[in-house]
Amino acid sequence: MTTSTRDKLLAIGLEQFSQRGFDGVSIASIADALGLSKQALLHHFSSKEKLYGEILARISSEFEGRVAALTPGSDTPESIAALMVGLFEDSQEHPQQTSLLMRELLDNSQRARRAGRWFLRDFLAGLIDRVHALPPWRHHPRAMAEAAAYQLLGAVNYFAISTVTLRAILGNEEYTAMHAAFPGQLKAMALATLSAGPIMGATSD
Amino acid sequence: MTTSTRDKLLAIGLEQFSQRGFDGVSIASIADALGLSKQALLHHFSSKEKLYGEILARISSEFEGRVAALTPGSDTPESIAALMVGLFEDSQEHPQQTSLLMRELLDNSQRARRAGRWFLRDFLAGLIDRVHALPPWRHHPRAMAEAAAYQLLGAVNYFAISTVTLRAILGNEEYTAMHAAFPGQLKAMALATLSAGPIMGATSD
DNA sequence: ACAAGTCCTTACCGATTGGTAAGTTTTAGC
DNA sequence: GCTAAAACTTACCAATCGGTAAGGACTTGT
Repeated sequence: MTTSTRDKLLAIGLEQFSQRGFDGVSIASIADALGLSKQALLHHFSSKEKLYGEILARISSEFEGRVAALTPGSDTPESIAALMVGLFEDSQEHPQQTSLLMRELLDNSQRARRAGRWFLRDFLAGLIDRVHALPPWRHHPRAMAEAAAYQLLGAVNYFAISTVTLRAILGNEEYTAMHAAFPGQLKAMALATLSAGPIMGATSD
Repeated sequence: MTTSTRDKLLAIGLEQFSQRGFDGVSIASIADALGLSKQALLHHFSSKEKLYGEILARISSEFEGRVAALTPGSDTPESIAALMVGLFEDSQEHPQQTSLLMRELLDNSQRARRAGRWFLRDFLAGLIDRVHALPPWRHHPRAMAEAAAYQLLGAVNYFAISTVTLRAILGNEEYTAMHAAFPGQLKAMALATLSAGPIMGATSD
């Protein structure tokens, strides 16, 4: 199979940006990884920002596609819990994309890297809508569904970026056991949270 | 109050590194923020890595201190749920430290920035021990307590780094409402998860 | 055959990077 | 009031950064 140079550059760019961040990677190092000169890269992408933006745009559309594939017709606590497990598996299959998105979350504070924002917006809004539509949640403020949805997202994504560090801390064997236990626990947590509905009462300690 | 130049450099360094990452910040920009020359900084810290390392070391010891203050004598699901809420409030009070640690988690894959790893190890091992010692968990494999503990940690920390992006996506008002609902939901989720104990059965879909 | 376009090269560019060298000002001990 | 260390400065440095300019090699349509 013949992959175009352009696609190879995007793939290498994703790999390097996800590992070292936008500022940690030079366009020369990306081109080098393909045995090309820096200017060969600039022939395909007129600037570093353009390359990065296109990588982000690709992640965005791929992610949307995968989420759409995970979305069932009707919604129950079970189906949304299954969606979370699906997102987890997804994040394991595409760790570089997950890392890059996490970096965007961190960097968005400073830069306006609008690219990733709107697809995150749609994804998040959709997820919140679906949680808020569940019987235990629909008669309570939307903010509660938002909090719960985001906590579940955090449980999924935080793990996805911790692979290397966790493996170093726990050791390979223990990490593997934990990894195996993860989806089951995640499903249980999501199910318990979504079925129970929002907690009114005091919001702080 | 007189803060030493050295301490000011550490504070500004934390601010800038947390926002733009190690590679996104130049030592000149840190020195500049204090109206000093780049070489004034190099007088106090012999290299950029040294400065960064010391910032990380300070975060580490501060974090350990705060966690110790949150730790009660006995453990129940309630006390660990309260610890999670405490960690959340902590992350809100020290957003820069939280961001920087998250960047370390992402960067540890590539670099060996040993400084942060061992205190993370101690903290995580301690947390897992405490979950594993709870009655519903103690007779099951440790990996299950690890998975649950890490999911709760993810729920806390993922939110902590999303402030700016979430506020942009949800709007200020809705974000504030969500933020207010967060600790209550977090406590409920932790409580439900920790009280229920591990899920055996199939681990994947 | 030739013109045009694609894909890549070498040769540059000014700006910025982390860091060294050497000297000046300020502070502190005695 | 002298000395010495601490806290800074200006002046440099080679290396690397993202990006421009110009041209060569190759393909393709006419």
